Amino acid sequence: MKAEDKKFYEAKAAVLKALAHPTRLWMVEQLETGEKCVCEFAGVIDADFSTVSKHLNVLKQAGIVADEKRGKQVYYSLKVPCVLNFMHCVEAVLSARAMEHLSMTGQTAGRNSNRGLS
Amino acid sequence: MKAEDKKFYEAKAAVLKALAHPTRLWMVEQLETGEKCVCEFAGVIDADFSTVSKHLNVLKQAGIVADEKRGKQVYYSLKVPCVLNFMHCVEAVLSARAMEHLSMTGQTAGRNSNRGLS
DNA sequence: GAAACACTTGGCAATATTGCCAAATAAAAA
DNA sequence: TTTTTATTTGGCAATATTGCCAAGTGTTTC
Repeated sequence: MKAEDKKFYEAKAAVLKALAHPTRLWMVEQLETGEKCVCEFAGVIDADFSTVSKHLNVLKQAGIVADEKRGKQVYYSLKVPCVLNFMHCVEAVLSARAMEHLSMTGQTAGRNSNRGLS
Repeated sequence: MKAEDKKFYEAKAAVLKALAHPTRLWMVEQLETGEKCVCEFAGVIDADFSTVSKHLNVLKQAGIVADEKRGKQVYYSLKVPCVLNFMHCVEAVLSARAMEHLSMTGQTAGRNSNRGLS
């Protein structure tokens, strides 16, 4: 593998890594309906304000969200909405896994329950 | 947030985390054209055999790939091909970032160069 | 059966991530 | 101007990830 390709895979992995945290994943999904300020996130989850801010910064550094200060507040918005699309695929991975687990434990999930996972 | 929702976000983040490594990302893309044995991966990248094996195990645990032993070799295959689709979106994030960097340094990437990133 | 092959597993040190606290900054309100 | 509100930053300990080496497992080949 060429050094150039390696850089490319590292860059792509960095974007995925930014998304690969439950809190950040939740944040990204919250942004689907529009921009939110830090306080709106902090109000819902029980984490320190600074923790919320740092998570948002990780998403910002990865290029996934944008921030804009207006008055006292900083509003974050989804910069690349397509990230929401692949959540469906991630959920498909979970479904496939769940299905497998059912069959291993001798249970059934019903006929044709395996559709649409690819 | 309910405990149930929290579990769901944790599960989804775990799948993304499995993908969030340059070597594993590369492996997943290699599997696009069909199954490969561990030796085929090990032959290309310069990492220990055990390292390759462990990366593949991470993907397997996440439910992204399946393994099958045939003779002396173990073949890995993509279980949920849709993971390949969202690479395009990840690349879009990188493009958007690159574009921004160009404009910040006073360069230009040409007219309409910002198309198709969402 | 012994040796070779294709992996997997255990152990471990180096490194990175996470989340809390306390302190710093920045804007608006008093 | 002082205070309050909203957020970021620095520091740090707990935890997780990574990748190498050495040793183990299962399967062919000799």
